[in-house]
Amino acid sequence: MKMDQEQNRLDKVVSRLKQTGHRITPQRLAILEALVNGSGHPTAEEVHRKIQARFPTTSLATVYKTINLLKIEGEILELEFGDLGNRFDGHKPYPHPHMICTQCGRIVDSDLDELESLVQTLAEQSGYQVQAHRFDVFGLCPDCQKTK
Amino acid sequence: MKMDQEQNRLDKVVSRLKQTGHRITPQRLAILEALVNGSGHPTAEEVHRKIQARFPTTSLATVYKTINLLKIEGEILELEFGDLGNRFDGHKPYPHPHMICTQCGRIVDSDLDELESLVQTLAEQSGYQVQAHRFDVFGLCPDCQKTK
DNA sequence: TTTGATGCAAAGTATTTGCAGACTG
DNA sequence: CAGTCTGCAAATACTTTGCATCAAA
Repeated sequence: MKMDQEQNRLDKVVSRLKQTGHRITPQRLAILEALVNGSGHPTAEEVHRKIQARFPTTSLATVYKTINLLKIEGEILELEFGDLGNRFDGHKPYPHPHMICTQCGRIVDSDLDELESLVQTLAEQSGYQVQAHRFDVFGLCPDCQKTK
Repeated sequence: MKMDQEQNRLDKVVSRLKQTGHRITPQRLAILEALVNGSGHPTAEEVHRKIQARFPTTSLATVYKTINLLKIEGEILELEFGDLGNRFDGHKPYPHPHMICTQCGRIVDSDLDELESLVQTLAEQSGYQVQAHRFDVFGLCPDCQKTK
């Protein structure tokens, strides 16, 4: 089930952090859970709010520091949006398309095999040696289409 | 030739602005040229620097205001990068892939017909009503591969 | 016990806003 | 001539940094 997968991923990240000489503090664990659990793509602010109940003294600076650590370790993706604020994807730390609702801000993860071959084509066309990519699609989610 | 195309595009944007009740000041024209001419994808800062020679008193605030106006009118694209700073594409104001060199910051515009059908697939898959999209590919440009 | 991590406050960055005066149409 | 635009400075929002203290391993 879903919970197992999440737990699995959590464990993986934790052991990766230990391996690379980082400490697992209760705050870090809470931040990590906030990023991995559920299907959300929270802002730094939202992560901070989520863990307030359990760790009321945790500062936003610590959240940012932990997020940066996870970015460097390649365990989360940063999604940079001008308006909706920067968000983080702790679910699948490899490039994949995001569907962003311009009305409610909801973000859905996608997968699409064709994307890689398309990137490959671009690489050949341009001569670039590709390291990463980002594909964001903006529009109205099904719910917001009804509301309109 | 290239210059004609640029002039063409410049004229088009100018008349569009006039039509929508905006005024063409010398500063705006200079900012517009800085965005349309050449193949660059400048930051707001760079645009400001470019026009300093001709209009030494132009403020960065005016550059930002003009850029925002052009964004609203749909005449330029904003490319949001965390590190390289936000950049603007005044060449093709419709979504297209960008190849970004992670070493020298160079950005190359691409075109790829397959992209639209891929977006279409995602739209069907997710139920989203697509309004726009963004596709950025990061890597080493041919020059920087040699240097390495 | 030994670092690395936390949390506060202060410092940066990038962008936006308010407003008086200047200029386009 | 009216209303928009400019440019200055101040405000804002977001993120990073310095440092003394704390705690994981």
